Amino acid sequence: MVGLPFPCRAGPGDTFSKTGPDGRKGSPVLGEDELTSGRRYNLDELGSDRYFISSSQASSDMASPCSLFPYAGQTGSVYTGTTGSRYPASLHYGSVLPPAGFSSPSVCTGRSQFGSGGYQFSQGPGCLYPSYPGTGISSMSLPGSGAGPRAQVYLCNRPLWLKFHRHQTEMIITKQGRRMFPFLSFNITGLNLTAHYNVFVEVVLADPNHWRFQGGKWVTCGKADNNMQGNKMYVHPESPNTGAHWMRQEISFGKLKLTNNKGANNNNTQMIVLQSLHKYQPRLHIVEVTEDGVEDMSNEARTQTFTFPENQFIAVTAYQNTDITQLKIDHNPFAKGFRDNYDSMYTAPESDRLTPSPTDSPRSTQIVPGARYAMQPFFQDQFVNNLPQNRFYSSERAVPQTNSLLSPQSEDAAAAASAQRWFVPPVQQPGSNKLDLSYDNDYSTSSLLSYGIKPLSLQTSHALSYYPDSAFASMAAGWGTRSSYQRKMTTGLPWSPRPSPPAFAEDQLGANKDKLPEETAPSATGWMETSHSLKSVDSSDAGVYSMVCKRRRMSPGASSTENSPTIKCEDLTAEDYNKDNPKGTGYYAFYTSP
DNA sequence: CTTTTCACAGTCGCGCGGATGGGA
DNA sequence: TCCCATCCGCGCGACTGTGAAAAG
Repeated sequence: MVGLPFPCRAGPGDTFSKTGPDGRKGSPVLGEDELTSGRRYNLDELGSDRYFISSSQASSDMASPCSLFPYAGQTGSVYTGTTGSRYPASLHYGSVLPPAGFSSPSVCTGRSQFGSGGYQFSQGPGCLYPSYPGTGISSMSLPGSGAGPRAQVYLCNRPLWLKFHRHQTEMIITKQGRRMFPFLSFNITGLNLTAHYNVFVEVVLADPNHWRFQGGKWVTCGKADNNMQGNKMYVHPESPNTGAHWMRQEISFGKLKLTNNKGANNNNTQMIVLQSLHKYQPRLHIVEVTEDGVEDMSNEARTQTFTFPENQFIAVTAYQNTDITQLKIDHNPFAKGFRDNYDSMYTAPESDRLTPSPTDSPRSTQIVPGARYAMQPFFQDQFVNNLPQNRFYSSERAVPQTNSLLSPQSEDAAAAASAQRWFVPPVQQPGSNKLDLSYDNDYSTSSLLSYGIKPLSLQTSHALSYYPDSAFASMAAGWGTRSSYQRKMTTGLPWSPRPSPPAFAEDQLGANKDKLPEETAPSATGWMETSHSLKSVDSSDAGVYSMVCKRRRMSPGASSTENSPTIKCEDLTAEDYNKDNPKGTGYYAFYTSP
């Protein structure tokens, strides 16, 4: 079978579930691809820092991305095994994928995620991220591929992902299947308007390790189980569809479910089978197909893969890190019922809640605590947290830096920095303010407000199927804004980024501009701070921390306030989110990965 | 001891059915 | 009076994290 008979809408995952990539075996071809994937990871894992890099640094950094980072591989790399890139992007330089490189599910069936060989960590000197956001590169063409313009993918709810990623995201898996939160949501540009594409998500092991939560942090614990069976892919229900369709609206995978039920792959196409305490990396695949959904194998460049490092997560059957739990409760609308004690937890005077932290970074002192309130509480509440102002503040504070895998400062700053490096699609029409999302062009006017305020008018139900009456809530929950926003869009510009709201931007613009210097801080700083933070907790009272961290909600004053970097971190975080949201850009990371 | 499973309570969206109002 | 569209309330089900019990 050459074609890939993606089912249309109904039962989109059938094909994959039946012939899914269970137990993929390694192959030399794919092995090389693995290598590239791994490299990508090295860069990606530090993605947050990458965003932190100023534009001027970007180019040099990209030249030798690995040198930027003190470590490579294990904790962060996308472990693709020997066949992780079963859908190698056509952007892979020198891809050796055969013409049928994009393996049909049937072909992939039986392959082992780990293969028989050793794990390949991609730590090569090469770099597969020419589209580094800071460079402003919009797309790239595969040499010799003859393919059209490359697609670009934006991670719509990236700030939220970063928030979780900062603490090492955990995703609950159950036998019945559990939805992801945050869920994957993308905006795609650069597709052929009339061509047909299948869009699907694959979840692959991020590394070959088994993880466990110990001493308040995640540590490796032996090797991962390499015999995991089950469906690893989720085809978007609207596949196949035209490029215009995919670009017209946000592509959300909110109904994607994660399960540890190995038998789920046979009867439930909505679920991806994962293994608890393993780290995974979701990947978005866009495959050009014929109108009937059959993959066109004539050109390997028709397959594109996008990986966002902030989407990495560890599958768990029960939450380990209470910071993650709190974030889920704070942001997931379905967990609203667990927020009831939140107010009481944080209604204490601020002086009681804030504890000076010796780990405060110098950088964070640049933030004026009051600024965040002066800026735009509206945005924070409605778009970022959907929480009362004081709760948002408390929530941020509740993030103990000592428990972070990544530095909040660097992460948030990275998000902010990335937001500034808006990618302006080449198709953008000059003079169209609707498309004017670049920073220099008052990107603050690209506020999400307009998208949120507009009532939903979905022609398709995949996006924002929940909270149709509350776009703000959906924003906070990770549901995209495209649906509401698209209503304002001109039909002639399905690929257009956000329109510019008529008002509401003045204050934000000013506030954002004030923070520009921060966003150009060196990335290395953020990383080193992170390492320091981790070390501090490790060397000190990890045991105590663990106790405090677990079930933190039962003792709200413990970890959150005592271990947190307190006001500086809080303000910084909030500021960064303020910077993200008013621009709207914060919700759209840009990656073009091989 | 760690990990998984299950029942539970709370929230919210959706669908259904009844009530209401306007037009033919 | 009848028909149709709209609005509103109710109940069901999906969804969440919690916490205890079970399993390994």
